[in-house]
Order: sequence, then C-alpha cells, then structure tokens
Amino acid sequence: MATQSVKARLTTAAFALFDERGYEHSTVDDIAERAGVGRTTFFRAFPSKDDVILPDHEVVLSAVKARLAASTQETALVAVSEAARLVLLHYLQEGDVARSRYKLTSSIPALRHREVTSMQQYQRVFREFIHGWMGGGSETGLKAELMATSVVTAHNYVLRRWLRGLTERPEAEFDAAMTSVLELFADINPNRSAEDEASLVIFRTTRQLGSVIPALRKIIG
Amino acid sequence: MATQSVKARLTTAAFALFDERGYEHSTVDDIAERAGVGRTTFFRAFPSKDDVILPDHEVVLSAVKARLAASTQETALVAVSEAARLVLLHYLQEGDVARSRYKLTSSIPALRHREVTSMQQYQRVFREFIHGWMGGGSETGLKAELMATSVVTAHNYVLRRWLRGLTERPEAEFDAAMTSVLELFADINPNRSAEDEASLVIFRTTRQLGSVIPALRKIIG
DNA sequence: AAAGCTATGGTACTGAGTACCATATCGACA
DNA sequence: TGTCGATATGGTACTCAGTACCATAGCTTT
Repeated sequence: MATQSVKARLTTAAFALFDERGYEHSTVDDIAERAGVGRTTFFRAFPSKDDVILPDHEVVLSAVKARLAASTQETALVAVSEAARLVLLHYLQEGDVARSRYKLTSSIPALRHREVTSMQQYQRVFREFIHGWMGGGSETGLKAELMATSVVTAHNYVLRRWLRGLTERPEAEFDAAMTSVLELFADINPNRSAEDEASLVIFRTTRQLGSVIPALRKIIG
Repeated sequence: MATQSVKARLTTAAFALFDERGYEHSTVDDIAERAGVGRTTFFRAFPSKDDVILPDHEVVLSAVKARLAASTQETALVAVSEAARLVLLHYLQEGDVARSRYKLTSSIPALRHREVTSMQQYQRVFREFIHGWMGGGSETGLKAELMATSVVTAHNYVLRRWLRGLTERPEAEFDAAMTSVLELFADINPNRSAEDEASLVIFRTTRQLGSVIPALRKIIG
C-alpha cells in the first residue's frame, strides 16, 4: 500500500478531500487520516495546509534556477524563455491535477494567495537573473523588473488559457507570447540592435531630382 | 480621548505594538486592548489581523477605480498614469507610517503576502480597464495584461526606492518610469503615434552643400 | 415611553500551527 | 546477535486567529 511516498499520499488525499467536501471543510486531520499518517507528519511534509496544492513547487523552482545558471551572457534570453517553459511544462504534465488546482485557486482566496506567492518567487528569480545579466546597475533595475514581470505574466496568460480549455497548443502559444515579450524589450537589451537609430545620409549627384525621387520612393516602399 | 475613529485607534495601536514586540508577539487581543476596544470590534473593523497594516486600501482602490472611470477613450492612458499616481501619493502622504509598513512587509511573510495581494487588486483593476479600452477582444488579452503588470511594477519600483530612501523626488521618478512604460507599449496601442515611422524629406536648395551639412548636423545633434 | 437600529462587548467554539516528548524502524558496528 | 544512534513518525497539549451567537448600551424615531 505504501508504494507512494508520504508526501504523495498526502497530496492525493488532500485533492480528493478538497474535491469532495471543499477546502474549508477538510481539516488537516482529515487529510492525514485519509493518507494513513498522523497530523504531525503532514506538517513535516508541508509547512502549511495550503502548500499541499503545490507539492512540487520547490523542485520546479530549483529546476528554473538551474536552467538559468546554465547559461552564458549570449544565451541569457534563451535561458529565460526555456526556464519559464519548464514551469509551463510541469503544469502540462500534471494534467488533471493542474486543472483541479485551478478550480481551487479560482474559488478559494487562501489558495489563490498561495499560487500568487509561488509566481512571485519565480518572478524574483527571473528578476535577479535578468538584472545580473544587465550588469546589476541601478539604471537597469526598472528594466529588469519589467522584463521579469512580463515574462511571468506571459507564462501565466498562456497557462490560464490552457487551464480553461481555450487552447490545444499551449506550447506554441507560449513560444509566441514569449517572443513578443522579448521583442518588446529588444531595444533595451545589452545585445542591442541598431534598429531604433536612424541615419541621415547625403549623397552628391548630377542627376535630376525628378528622376531620383521616384526611384527612392520605390526603395523605401 | 476617542476623538479618533475606532479604526484609526486600532491602526495606531497595532503599529505601535508591532514596533515594540514584533508582529508575531502581538495578539489581536493586545491590539484591541491598547486601542481600548473589544476583540470583536477589531474583527469588525478589519477582516483579519494583517489587514490592519493597510487600513486605507479599500479607499485608495475605490479612488483608482473612480479615476479610471472618469476617462474617455482618448484620455485612457493619462487616466492609467494618474490612477497609479494616486496610489503613490497616498503612500507619500502616509510618510512614516508607510516606512514602518515597509519594515514590516520586508521581514514578515504574512504581511508581505498581504501587500502583494493589494497590488494584485490594483493590477486587476488596471488590467480590466486597459483591456476594455482595447476593445476586450481575446487578441488583446495578453497585451492588456502585460501593460497592467508593467504599470504596477513601475509604480512599485519607484515606491520602493522612496521607501528605502534612495530618492528625494519620487513623483518625478514616477513620471519618468510611467512614461517609459507607456512608450514601451506605444506601438501596440489603439491611438498609435507616428513616432516609430521615419519620414524622408527632400528639399531643393541653391546653397552649397558644404554650408548646409554643418547646420544639419547641429540640428540633429 | 416604547420600539427599533447600530455599535460594541463577551463567550464559546473550530481549526491551523508549534513545541515537546515518546516510540518505532533501520542501519552500522562491535 | 545485541546495542547504539540517527531518522521518521505519532501523540499530546498549547497558543491564537477567526467565526457564530447572544447580550447590552446608546441613540433615534414615532
């Protein structure tokens, strides 16, 4: 019977009880009893009651940190995108568990707060990473923060669409969203392009303006 | 003695106790006793213990909603900027209270969560307003969400700098931050500007190029 | 003066979270 | 094999936030 770990048994027991009686009407005693363990053991596995709905949070957060750490100055943005994708993929792999959680976090404030907190933690990791990538100066603080929140927001947007059943291709939508976010910030990045700068060029010619201008118009489109 | 309202007395009592003994070691009974009221009255004034650190939240949130509601399609972005500014100004007016709160939210997780929740509520209001302004279609959902989070993030960034004593001119910094955020999204807005488009202008002149070019350089900078 | 409304205080209860102690299980090692 | 020690678990008792309910004081209304 005890093939699953204690944590896993507690998690399934909790989700089942929350589904049957609702979150408020399921006590920690109930959860522990259904999992076949004592109440004390519950609080050893989870710091608080609401943590039971995000049992893999620490693992995923560590994976995100590891993915970011395994990057260079040139591949930083790819790392950000892929690290965020790790989070999405974890939810996708959870399947029905993720959808159950969504039902719960949508209706129970305490659980919504718990999920918001977890997203804040991802955001913090991204912010520190991006800020470090930008050099860590105070002039890039706001930009780093904006970028981090945007990445997390884009992730959440696609995730929520999938949870609501509004998309069959969450990964493709995620890539699109992430690309548009990174494009948004493209001009203020360290590896900057010259896209925004305009050059004024003056040529000397003996040809008539009347013949030159239509040709110029054609080039500029 | 009871010139202040019950809510105000409870608030000052709470901040004083939190400062003396810390949040965890101040019970709701202690706060109520110092304020000269019963415990029941505390929970009538505040839904939970941690709400006491944001006594004006509902008021400010309503002010933000009102400011947004009093705008037209053309003035939407100004309204967003000024609504966010309302929040900042409220913190600035609080002065030391705001700084005390910052100390508390920085060190006590429960209070940090409370503040995050309040920011989430602002964000939600901004998101819904902006999305409505964009027409409410599903193709603008992500953009609206990104804009709302960015506005709130920029606000928080400047607010935190002021709370840490890193700036003497929070309002000016706020304006700068807000402008840069709105610029960031300028190209995807309904009232788009022609800022990003370049014009090619050709003049006819009889003057020598050698005298014209230095003057042009001076203009362009 | 009686009725009613509102704000407040008090009491009793549930349940989360903590502290502490007791016990069981298992492996290492003599 | 028996013993020690580490780790996981269970149980008990406690604090305190939050809720429900009732009683009462003060004030207005009729």
